[in-house]
Amino acid sequence: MPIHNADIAAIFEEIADLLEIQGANPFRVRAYRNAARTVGEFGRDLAALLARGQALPKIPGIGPDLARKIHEIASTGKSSFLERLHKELPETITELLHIPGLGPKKVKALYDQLKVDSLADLRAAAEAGRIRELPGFGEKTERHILEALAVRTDTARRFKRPVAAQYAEALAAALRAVPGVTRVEIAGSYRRCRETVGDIDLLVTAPDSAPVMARFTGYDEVAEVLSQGDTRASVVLRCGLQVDLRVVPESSYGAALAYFTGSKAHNITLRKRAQARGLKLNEYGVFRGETSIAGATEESVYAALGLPWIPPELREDRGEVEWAERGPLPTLITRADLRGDLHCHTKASDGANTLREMAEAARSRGLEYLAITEHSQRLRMVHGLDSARLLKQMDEIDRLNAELSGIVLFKGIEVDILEDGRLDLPDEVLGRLDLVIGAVHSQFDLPPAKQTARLLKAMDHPHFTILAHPTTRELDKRPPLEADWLRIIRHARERGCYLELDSQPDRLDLLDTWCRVAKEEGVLVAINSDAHSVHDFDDLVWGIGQARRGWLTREDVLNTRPLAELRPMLARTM
DNA sequence: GCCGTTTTCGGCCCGACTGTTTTCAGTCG
Repeated sequence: MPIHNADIAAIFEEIADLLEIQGANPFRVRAYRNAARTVGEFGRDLAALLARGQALPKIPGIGPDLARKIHEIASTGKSSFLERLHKELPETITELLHIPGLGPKKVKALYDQLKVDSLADLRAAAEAGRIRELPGFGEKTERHILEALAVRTDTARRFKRPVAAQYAEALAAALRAVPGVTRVEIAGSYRRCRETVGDIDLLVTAPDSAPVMARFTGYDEVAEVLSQGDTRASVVLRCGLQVDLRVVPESSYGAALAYFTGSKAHNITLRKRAQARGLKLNEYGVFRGETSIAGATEESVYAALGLPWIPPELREDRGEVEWAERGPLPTLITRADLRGDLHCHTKASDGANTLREMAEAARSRGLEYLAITEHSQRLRMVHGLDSARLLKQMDEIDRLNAELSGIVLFKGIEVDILEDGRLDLPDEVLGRLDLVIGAVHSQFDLPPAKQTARLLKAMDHPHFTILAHPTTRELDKRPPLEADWLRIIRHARERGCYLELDSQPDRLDLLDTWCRVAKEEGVLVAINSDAHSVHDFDDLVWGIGQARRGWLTREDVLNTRPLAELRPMLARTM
């Protein structure tokens, strides 16, 4: 079984959990957690790299000991250190940490004094009223544990950003209407454009927090108030989304916005930097001793630390601070940079609108060109096109192009990549198109070597232009294909192909970390809507967010090119 | 466990809220 970076990360997380319950040095615990995060996000498959006999790259936070453990996990899939920990503490005990209100100390107390080591034990102990009798626990804690166990199936739920947006924007609007409120910002992972968000962080500036708190906790979608103080409160909405509110004075707005935008790892890097300069950074500002020297704007906070303002999408502690210090950060792509869209469907396959309707909708959204790319014959369920129907549609497109102004249609196809890497339509037909985007819609679980070979072979095809939704992942539904993505990206460069970033909120595929690798490897990304109706062109903004998280600029994206420049780029030269 | 134009040892981000206490530890973000 191949070992992924995520598997190594999961082992480090579990070690951190167990050490924490044992009361180990908190900084040692943190070292494992940091390592889990860095390894989990690392752009190269470490196990594959080691298997090829290459040296482990220098990764910040990975010293000699953790490097040794990575080697062990990569080659055996296991960690002997973790197995030793399992002899000291039951494997199931880490489940308890996922109950809100239970941290390592309380879990340790439950285990030592009541022999509780699983969620089932926890429920039994709580129902028997034994938890309230422990020192440091009480009736409320016991009740909260029972409540958390009852809703546990929902607690891990994350919301897709467009879904969270609907709830968050409405609540933000309600708070903006409170007298005295000057600003309401949605911060957190939402502002960083994460594809999903676990909760919503709202930041409000107002001279008096009381009316804001009252409006917030009294908002009619609130199902439960989790906590409430003078400056901070948390609620759960009926839909299950948790919202945290913080009210700060105007003078702290920038510092608070930075603080609540995160990420946590980015904040820690900033604070260390402040400390190294004899300063202190918190949500109220940047301080020298007792004196505030910045805080009203985010720009002032970064400037006080000797940095330019860093876009929220980059704040993941993936090197953005060091980069900002050395020179200018990339000017990230915006929606306005897109000149066209290279992937959409019409009624001919599984779309909802006609060719003309799609063309006019694209034009009305400021696009100059649009590629029509129906499914191919193999996908019978969605009326995939065979050669005859595709040729007929090409004639239609010619006629429409002669008639329409302000938008140019490209003749394309979203051709199925078959299991062996062949394409689902004959060469002579594909050769008559302006572009061929290829996609995997079946056989998602081939062994990684076969899956890789399949994609490489597809790109070898002389007419292949763009690999659509490359990893085929769907949020909450299907994991990414297992394949050697670095090799695939490099193959795309060698073959003169491009990778798509599909903007559908369920897909957002290519993933942000691979966007960054594509950029580093010199492969252009096409940010497409994959529209199945005229409304879906609006989804391009989600793709833009993902691209920004992947550090992409206008230059890194294929469909920012004007029409005349793009045409020759679609023709394969190798 | 990591890391170093402050350091190879001694540091490691910071504050609010809750529940349990009766001045604070634990948890969370």
